[in-house]
Amino acid sequence: MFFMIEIHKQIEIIKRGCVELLKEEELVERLKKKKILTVKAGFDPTAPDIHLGHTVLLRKMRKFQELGHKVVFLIGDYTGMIGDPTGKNQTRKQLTKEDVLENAETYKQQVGKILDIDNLIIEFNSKWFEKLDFSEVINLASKYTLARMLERDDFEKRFKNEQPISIHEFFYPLMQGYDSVALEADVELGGNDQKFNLLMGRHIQREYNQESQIIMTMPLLEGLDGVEKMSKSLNNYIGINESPNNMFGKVMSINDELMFRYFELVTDIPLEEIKNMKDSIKSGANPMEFKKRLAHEIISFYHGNEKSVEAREYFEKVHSRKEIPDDIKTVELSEKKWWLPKLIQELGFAKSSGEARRLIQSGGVKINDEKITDVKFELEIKGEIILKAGKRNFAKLI
RNA sequence: GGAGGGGUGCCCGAGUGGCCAAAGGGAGUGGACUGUAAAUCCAUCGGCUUCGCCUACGAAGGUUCAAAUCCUUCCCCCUCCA
Repeated sequence: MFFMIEIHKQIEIIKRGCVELLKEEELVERLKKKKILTVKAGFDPTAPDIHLGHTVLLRKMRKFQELGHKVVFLIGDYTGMIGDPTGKNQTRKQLTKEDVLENAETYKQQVGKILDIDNLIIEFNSKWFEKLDFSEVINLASKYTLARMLERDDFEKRFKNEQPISIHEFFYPLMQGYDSVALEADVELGGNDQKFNLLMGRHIQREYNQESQIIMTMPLLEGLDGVEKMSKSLNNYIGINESPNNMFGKVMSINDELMFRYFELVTDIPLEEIKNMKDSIKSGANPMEFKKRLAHEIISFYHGNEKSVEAREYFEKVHSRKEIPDDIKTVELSEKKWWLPKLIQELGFAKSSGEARRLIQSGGVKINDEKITDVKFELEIKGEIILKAGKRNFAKLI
């Protein structure tokens, strides 16, 4: 009986926040039988720049670790070495072994902020794919049909929209399924968009006479725009290595609706409390306060409490009161006379002098707290000059 | 292999000889407002010391006073037939 309670507790923790768990009964059975499960999640070998979106999944992996399971962080290096031309225009650059190993190190560093790195098993799928010969590849490919392959959401869409689908793209789901076979995975975690691939794992394992894995999908966190999923390429992300000030600003820039989603998915605040916050906003509370708390929760996790408090102070100073921050970068210029747009460009606050010019015209530039709107402005630097260009670029010029 | 459709600015997407640095939307940026780098509204959104010039509509040539728009060749994508 004691045992059963344990399992129920586990299930409760595991289920929290997930979109789908297939199948819960199987999970209960598996826990009874094996106690320690092999839990797998796959990661792309490129661009190891972890952002909050990734942490939804990583946090769940962490929970599995806390429950004493064997968690495998699988790096899809083989896929990376082939290069995935999805998106046709820019064929993704092929990664070398060295690249992959380097990226793996970076992963470790970043992921270590969330996972218990000492108890994490890191695997590379080249380990088994390198050894696979062509007849086995064909054998693997024979396990699934085209019609079923086209059921996958994005394949279906692209097919309908007359977008190209390369044949080898069909191999990725199969390969991911094969990963599960190689690892003898009991559970595979993935984003909601991975459902098809995760299901493939179940199918392929069965074909290889293994018990099918249990799959669990986590929601995709919306990015700062509140619509698209958080991703680096859309530039709507908060990276876990970003500076506290940047993180704070970015959190504050999400819309009020979205913040509860963040509370739910990337903090440990109990659901009940989140609901209370919602209610109090309905009865007139200022959402800003809660959003500041969200920022604090996130930043203190990655940077510590002190930095988080400082970030809040910085935000209130610079954005609420529109004051000049205390420590801004000092730039010593050898040239003392500047045409203002050129200077702004030179400082990296605008990509071109035209952009700088526009910035000035629209009233985004201040010198010593005085708005400058003349694009012809010639600045002579004598003594200290504080330049503000845009909302968050400051420089002290000497 | 045959027939047809298509490649436009960061993204989506109009434009079929001059009025096109190219409609519209999105993203981005700035301003106003404010309780937030929320929401909303407005402006801006190729480069250049900018009332002008330069570079641009898959690539390279050509026709024309004038081309994203016409012609030639090439590259790439899609559909149907085989």
